[in-house]
Amino acid sequence: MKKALEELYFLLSRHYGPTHWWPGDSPFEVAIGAILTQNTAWTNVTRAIVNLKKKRLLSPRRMLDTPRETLEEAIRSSGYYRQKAERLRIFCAFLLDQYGGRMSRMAARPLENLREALLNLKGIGPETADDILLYACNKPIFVVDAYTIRIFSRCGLVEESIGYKALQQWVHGHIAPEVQCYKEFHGLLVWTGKDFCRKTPQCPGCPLALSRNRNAGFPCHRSY
DNA sequence: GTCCAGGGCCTAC
DNA sequence: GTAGGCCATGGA
Repeated sequence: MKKALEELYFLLSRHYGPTHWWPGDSPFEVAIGAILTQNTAWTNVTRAIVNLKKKRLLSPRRMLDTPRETLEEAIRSSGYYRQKAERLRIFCAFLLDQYGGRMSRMAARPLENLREALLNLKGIGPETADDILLYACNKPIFVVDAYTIRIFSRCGLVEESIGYKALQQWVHGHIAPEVQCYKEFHGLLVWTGKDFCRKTPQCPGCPLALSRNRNAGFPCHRSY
């Protein structure tokens, strides 16, 4: 199974090259993007981040000081804007209160300890916490998302019903905890998911479909 | 017009 | 503990 996972990584990286995922000019921006992208297409998130920058709201202090309605309006394009505005402010309050608003100080905390703290914040669940840990704090933790489950299960690697924690532990058991590797692998899965593996099947050209000729032979479209 | 998107919370059972 | 409803915009 370890071999199959390595093969999948190889096929995707050969197809796409380096993804340099996650986009963002700073660890704080990455964390904000992680909250804004909850159940939302990335294109809508990009607009919200551009707006935040235009309005000079992309700092923990400014997000808390500005009127709630102003923040909501700035992130409107990302959907669920009332909920997300509240979630952003909860995260900013935590960052300011515990670490003086410094992501680097937050990142200095041990992985499991910090993960627990993030999960205790309202509006931050496992995926958002792990996005922040891996991409904003450079902690070696693999991010599971809808694409990961869809692709891995369609490749016959895991059951679709596998839970978040179980899939994460499964990957941790097969791939050494290396930050850059986890970042790239997740980025490749996101790109593959966007291009080929939405609920509506878009098989032609999928790099995993080509793998039928290789040893791993992923039947990645078996459930279509 | 309809469907869908990289989640997470809350409620009911 | 888990299934289902809800939150909302914008692109295909």
